[in-house]
Amino acid sequence: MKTLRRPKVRDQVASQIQQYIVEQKLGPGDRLPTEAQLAATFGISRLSLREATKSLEFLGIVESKTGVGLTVGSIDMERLTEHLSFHAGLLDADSQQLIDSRVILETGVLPHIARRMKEDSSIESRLRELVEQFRSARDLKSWIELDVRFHRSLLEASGLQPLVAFGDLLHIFFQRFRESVKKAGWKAGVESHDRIVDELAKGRVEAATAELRKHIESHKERLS
Amino acid sequence: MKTLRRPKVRDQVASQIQQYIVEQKLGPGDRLPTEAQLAATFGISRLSLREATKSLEFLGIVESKTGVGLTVGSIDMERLTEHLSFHAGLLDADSQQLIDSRVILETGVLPHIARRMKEDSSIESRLRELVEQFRSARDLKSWIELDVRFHRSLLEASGLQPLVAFGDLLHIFFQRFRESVKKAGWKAGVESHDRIVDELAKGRVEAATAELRKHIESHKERLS
DNA sequence: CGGCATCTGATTGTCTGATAATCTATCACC
DNA sequence: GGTGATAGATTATCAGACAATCAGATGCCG
Repeated sequence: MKTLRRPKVRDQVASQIQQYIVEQKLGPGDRLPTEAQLAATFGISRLSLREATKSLEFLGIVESKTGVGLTVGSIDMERLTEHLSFHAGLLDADSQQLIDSRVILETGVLPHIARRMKEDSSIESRLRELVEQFRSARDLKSWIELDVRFHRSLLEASGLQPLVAFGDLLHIFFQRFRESVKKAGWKAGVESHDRIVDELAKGRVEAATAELRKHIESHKERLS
Repeated sequence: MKTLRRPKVRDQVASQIQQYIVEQKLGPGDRLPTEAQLAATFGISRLSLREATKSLEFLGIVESKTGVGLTVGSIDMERLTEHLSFHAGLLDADSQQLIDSRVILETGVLPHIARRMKEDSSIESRLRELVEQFRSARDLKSWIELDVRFHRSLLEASGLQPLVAFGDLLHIFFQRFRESVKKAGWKAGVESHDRIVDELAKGRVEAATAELRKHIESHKERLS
C-alpha cells in the first residue's frame, strides 16, 4: 500500500494550465492570465504558482516577459533534445520497445506517404535529396543528423503532425543507439534509405515496409 | 540589435546543476546537495534555487523528497509523452489526423497482441471482461470510460510502453469526439470490440485490423 | 530479542510581504 | 514628427516563517 501524500501544488497547477490552454484553444503568442490572477484563481501563493509556470517555461510551453505577462509558447523539441542529450545516462527506455515502436509508427505512415507522393512531387525530391546528403556524410555527427532528418521527413510526408511529434520524442531516446553504429555500417544505411524511397515512388508500400522494418531492426543486433 | 537583459538566475542555476550531475558522473538515485546548500553555494535565495530545481524536476532530471532531499532522477518516456500535449502538432491536430494516428498506432500493435495472447491467457480474459462491462454501460460517461479502457488495454497488451503513453495522449485530444456519440451507436461499438477480440483470439490479425480500423474510422462520419 | 509505536531532526513545500527589474503606453518638449 | 522622461503593470528575486514529510533512533511490550 503506497504512502498517501499531498499532491504537489505545482504539479496540479501545471496540469490545470495545460487544460486551460487546450479548452480555450490557445496557441503560441496568446496571452495567459497574469501570475497574480492565476495565483488568486487557484488560491495559492504567487511563488507556488511560479514554480509551475517556470517548469512549463523550461520546455518553452509558456513564455514570460517582465512587465508584460505570460504567453503561450510551444514545446521546443530542440531545447528538449539539448537538455536530454546532455543526460544520456538518465534516459530510461527499453531498446527493444523503442525499436518496435519506431517500426509501428514509421511503417504505419507509409501508405499515407505513397498516396501523397502521387499528389505532391516535392515529397519524393525532398527524400531523394536527403539520401544524397546522407551518402556524402563524412563524420558520425553528420551521419546521425541526416539519418534523423530522413526519418523525420518520412513522418512529415505523412501529414500526420501528432506522429511527427511523437517520432521526435522517440528519436531523443534512440540517439545513443545510433552513436554505436560503425562506419562500416553507414553505407548499408544509405542504401536502405535509397531503396525505401524507390519502393515508395513505385507505389510498392509492402516492399517499402519490409525495407524500413529491416532498416530499423538492424540496430537490434548491436544492442544485445 | 537585441535588448540586453539580465540573464535569469534560474536558467543559470539549472545549467550549473546539470553540469554538476555530469561532472560528478551521478546517476539515478544519487544524492545532490540540499536546497539550502545549493542556494548558499550560488549566493541566491532558496526560492530562486527552487525555480531551477523544479524545472529540472519537471523533466525528471532531479527528484525531491520532503524531509530527505534532492536526488538525481531518470527521464522516462511516459512523463515526456505527457508533456507532448503542449506540442503544436497535437494542439493543432484536426479530427482526421487524430483518427489516422489512432488507426496507425492501434492496428500496428495487433500482431504483438496476437502473439502475446498465445503466451498469456489473461490478456484475452481481460479484454473479454472489458467488452462485457462495455455492454452493460448505462450512461455516456461510463460508456466513454469503458471505450477508453478497452483501447488502452489493447495497447497495454502489446507490451510496448511508449505506445501506451502515446495512446493516452491521443485519447485526451480524442475525448471531445467521443462525447458526440449517440446512444444508438453504443451497440455497434460493443460489437466491434467483441469482434476485435474474437479475431485476435483466433490469430486472425488482418481481420482484427480491418475491424479496428472500421471502428476507429466510424467517428469520421459524425465529425464532418 | 523482535516488532511496533513514538519522537526527533533534517529537509522540502508553501506562505506573506517586500523591493528590484523590465516592458509598454503616454505625455511633454524641441 | 522624433526623442526622452514618467507612470503603471507585471515579472524577477529576496527574507523570514511555518507546515508537511521522511528516515533514523529510541522506548515499550510481548
